[in-house]
Amino acid sequence: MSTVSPNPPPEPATASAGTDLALAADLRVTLSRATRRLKAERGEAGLSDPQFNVLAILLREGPTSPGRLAEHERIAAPAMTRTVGCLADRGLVRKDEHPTDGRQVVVSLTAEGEAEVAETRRRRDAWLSARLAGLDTEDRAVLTQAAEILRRITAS
Amino acid sequence: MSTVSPNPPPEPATASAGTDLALAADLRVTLSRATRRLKAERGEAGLSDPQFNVLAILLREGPTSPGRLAEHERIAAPAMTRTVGCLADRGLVRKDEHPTDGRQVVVSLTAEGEAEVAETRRRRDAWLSARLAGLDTEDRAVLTQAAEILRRITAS
DNA sequence: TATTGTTATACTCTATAACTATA
DNA sequence: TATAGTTATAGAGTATAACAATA
Repeated sequence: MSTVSPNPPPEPATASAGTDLALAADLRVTLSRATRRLKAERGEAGLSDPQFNVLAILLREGPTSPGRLAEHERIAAPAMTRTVGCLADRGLVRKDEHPTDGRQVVVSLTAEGEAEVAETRRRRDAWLSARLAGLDTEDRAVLTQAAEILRRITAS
Repeated sequence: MSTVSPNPPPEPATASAGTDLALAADLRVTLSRATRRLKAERGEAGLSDPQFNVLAILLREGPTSPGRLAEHERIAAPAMTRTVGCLADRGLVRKDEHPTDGRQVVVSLTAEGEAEVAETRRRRDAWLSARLAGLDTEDRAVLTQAAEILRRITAS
């Protein structure tokens, strides 16, 4: 086990304040850099982040309306109208009438769209797992735990 | 609505072969989500990511040319011209003549620009450290090590 | 009247190509 | 000729406001 770098002696109760802030700054920079590098790995279509995100939502949650997509991404409806239009033009999504509500539009993934998501994820996972393969068991265990912790605090 | 078979959620990594790929997928999603949440915390000026990044580079590396900034951010020079122009209009950076090379422009942070970076970082660190404060010592140690590991593999 | 989606308009960020000024 | 920066033009993404169609 790599050493858990025992906390320096001082400051019993209030130590966490300064420590948290230093770790926060360190984590902030590191997470940002890692994410940026990861997103540089893209699929064939070379989709933008917003475009890819829409495909990913559709794959995860199934067909839905532009309004729901906009809400999910916390952007205004007209922006999603354009993004969905772009994806439809490229054949990555399909727009159909809602069966019962004439106002709504149902956006769904095409086979091409699904393949694009899979390809992009495959590349990103490949890049990351190639680097994880260079780590020892201990380090991988740390990252596994870290992912769980980050998931927890990000959910709040 | 008959959904298009949404993907099952990523399985938590277990200790066996093929773990790298599972951990990679898990980390990828987690890092992305954490970073997105962090960047939602912004300073007074409400700068965009590219704008803020320029200020951060200038603070870290000192005055430099638009060309260097563009290279650093891996964007084309004209895009940086506009971003720097925007920041100059808002008084966050200053553009001066290069002392010896008449072609070059020297971009540097103003006091306002420096304050904006500090304010944004303060908010992001505050958000993150507030969540770190809710963790036990062991979890914080894990994140400390994880930051070091991520920094190492991202540098490659 | 409320909801859903679109169109109209404007601003930012990005790119490539062409141009100016300097080295 | 090469380099640094800008301007011109175009496409994507974002926003707000106004509109059309439907519930």
